[in-house]
Amino acid sequence: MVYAGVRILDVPAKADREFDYAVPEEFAPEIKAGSFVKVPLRGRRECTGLVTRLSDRPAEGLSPSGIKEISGLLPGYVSFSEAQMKVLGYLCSSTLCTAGEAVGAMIPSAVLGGRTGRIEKSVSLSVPGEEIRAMLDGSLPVISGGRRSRLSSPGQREVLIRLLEAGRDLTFAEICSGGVAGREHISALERKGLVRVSGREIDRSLIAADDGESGRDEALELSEEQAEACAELERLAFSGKPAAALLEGVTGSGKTVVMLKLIDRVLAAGKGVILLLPEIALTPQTLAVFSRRFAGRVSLIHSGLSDGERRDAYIRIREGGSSLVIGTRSAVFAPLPDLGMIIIDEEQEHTYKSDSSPRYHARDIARFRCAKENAFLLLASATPSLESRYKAEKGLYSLVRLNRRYGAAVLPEVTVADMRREPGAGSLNPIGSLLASKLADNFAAGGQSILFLNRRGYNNYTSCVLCGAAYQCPGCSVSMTYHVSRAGTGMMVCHWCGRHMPVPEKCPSCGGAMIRIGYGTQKIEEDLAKTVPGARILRMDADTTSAKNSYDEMLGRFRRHEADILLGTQMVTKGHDFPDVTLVGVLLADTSLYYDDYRAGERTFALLTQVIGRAGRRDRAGEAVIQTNNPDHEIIALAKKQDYESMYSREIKLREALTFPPFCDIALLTVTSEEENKAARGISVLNRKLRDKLGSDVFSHNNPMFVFGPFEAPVYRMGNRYRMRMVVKFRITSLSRRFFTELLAEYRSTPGSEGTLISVDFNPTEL
DNA sequence: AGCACGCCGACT
DNA sequence: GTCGGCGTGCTC
Repeated sequence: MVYAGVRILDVPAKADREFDYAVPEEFAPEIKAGSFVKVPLRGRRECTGLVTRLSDRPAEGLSPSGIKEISGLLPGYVSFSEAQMKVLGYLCSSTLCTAGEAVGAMIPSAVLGGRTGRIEKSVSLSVPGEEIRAMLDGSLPVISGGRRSRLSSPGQREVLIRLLEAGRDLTFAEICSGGVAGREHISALERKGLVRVSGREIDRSLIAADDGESGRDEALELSEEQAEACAELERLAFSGKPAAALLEGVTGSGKTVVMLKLIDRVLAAGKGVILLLPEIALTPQTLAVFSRRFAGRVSLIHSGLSDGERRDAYIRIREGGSSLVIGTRSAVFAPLPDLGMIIIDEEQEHTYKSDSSPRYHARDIARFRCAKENAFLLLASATPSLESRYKAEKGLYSLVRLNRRYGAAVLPEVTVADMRREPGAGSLNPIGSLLASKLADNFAAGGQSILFLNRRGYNNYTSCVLCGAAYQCPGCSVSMTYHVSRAGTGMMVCHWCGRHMPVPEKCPSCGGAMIRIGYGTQKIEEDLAKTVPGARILRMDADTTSAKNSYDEMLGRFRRHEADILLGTQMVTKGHDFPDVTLVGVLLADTSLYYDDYRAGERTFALLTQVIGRAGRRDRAGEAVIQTNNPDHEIIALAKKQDYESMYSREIKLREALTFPPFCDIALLTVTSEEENKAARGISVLNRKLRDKLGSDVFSHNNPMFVFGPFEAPVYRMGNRYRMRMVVKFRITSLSRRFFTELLAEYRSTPGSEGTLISVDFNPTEL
């Protein structure tokens, strides 16, 4: 008899361990380590499990009568390869997630769900949202078959309203449930050209060969510097052993050309390539570059795919049907049978870190995969993360630089505008006089402008009217955040060590008045209309771009110069080449400078670099205006000069002095409960356990840990749960991982933890 | 997480 | 005498 060790996928952490099952003769030929199986568990009839090992006898101490049989295989005999099993193990141990959570991240649910190839039909708007709204209120006629009409059918109106409200594609079922709309109304709208129905016949995950140009192998022209970089990277990629490199190239130096060339070479060698991009960079314009060159071999993986499309892409990739995978974070798990290279573009982007369990970083998974699968890891950025740049300095990555801007491209002229000198200082006026006059001039001259507002502009921080400095935690040198306690009094709180301070009335360094700062896009748009009368303003933020297509559509309109000013959050800074943009403005650089994070300086630098790079990419010199209350802040000055190296050495010294990554690792422990008193009891149980364990564990003798907290999470109540936290600074090693694994297990089985959930996030990107 | 087992109060 | 409340604890 053969026995199988099985991890059950749909159980909580407490039951996440290996269970032994007998393998019936009939399944024996199909079952190996990596097979997905159906098993009975306790009273439950069928659970999905993953076979982790086979043996000829059951685990010791188990009575043979207590062993149940595997009851079936999943349709299609889905299984994980050896390489995938290694990734699974790594994912579980490095993020302390369950096998079920790890599998959930690695494979589309529809693959295990065993659905047959049918894809649900989904409906999307094929006309901009504003036009639909106008048609609904009767101010715009509907033109179909040459005849003008109004939207009178209640069923059709409901279809459109639901699509507008959802702001995304909807399935037939979602549109038709509980209303008057039926599928006949959808078909009628499709005939009128107002909606598009996509179904099984359309497979968007494979980039279609677009027009006659596709697959054409245009010769890539490389500058001398690019050719040298490429040769060096090729040498590493084909060295026959795992390698990793950091490609650091200033904006406009032509990183993309180098990457294309490298992809060419690896594909030509018969190996697969994964290219990771941040979600906001995954635009038609970016993708066109790749689809033209590699059409027919590319799979695209992004958040907009339906379950069926995800499943199709996974299976095609696994069967060798596409050799280049382009996608966001989760694409790092793409099951290419013969992986040759993983490229992570804009590697400093924090979207590569998952913020729900499993809380993995795509960079770590990529490094692991490349090491195990003998592939080449390439991290690329104009402004690498300090962590990666530090690893390069220590020789863990080869550092390859592109220093020269390509062609005739020139850096824009950057001006720092001191907002403290504005009338009504305290920055209640989002657009200062210098920027206002430049905007008006640029509009008059027929040029386009981009205004960038940090998403964190909505956040409050406390800053001095006179010197612009924000109030910082004395221990962490991180901005403290204003917080109203339950007693109703305002406090300043540090989100990293939990320290509370009274709200300062005067600036500690210069005695000026302290005020809270922050404003939204609404106010800015109003101001802008007054400042530049007649200019067509396009606002792009979470409110106006919820509909999936409208993001691309807005960018397209701006590119065609159908608007003069683009106002938006971070999404305006990525990967778009607008030839007519000659002025770029950053509304309040300080919001990111004084964000409550030790990476604030680094992030501000990266952000400003990107924004500045938007102006004058071609032969024309552009202009950039950075508005700030801190014109003398070193980070702002360095961003103005585009001096990454100085920023790096400044920040890395700070990190070392204050013990922050890469000089330590951070574990964020969170205990949550629906009941406030249970969360409070839970965190005190955790606190005691943690400190006891530190006192007794052999581990702590040669690897010090610093414990902060407990304290309330910045958003204390979220999703109906109360959240308490502790922060630990330590060093990640296999021993310290085990320390946390044990800590969690002990916590969960300690009285007082009932009704709570605990989670760990190693090196979190946000709080 | 489920689901069974188990140990106490209101009913036929 | 038993139906069912949900408090514990285990799952190969």
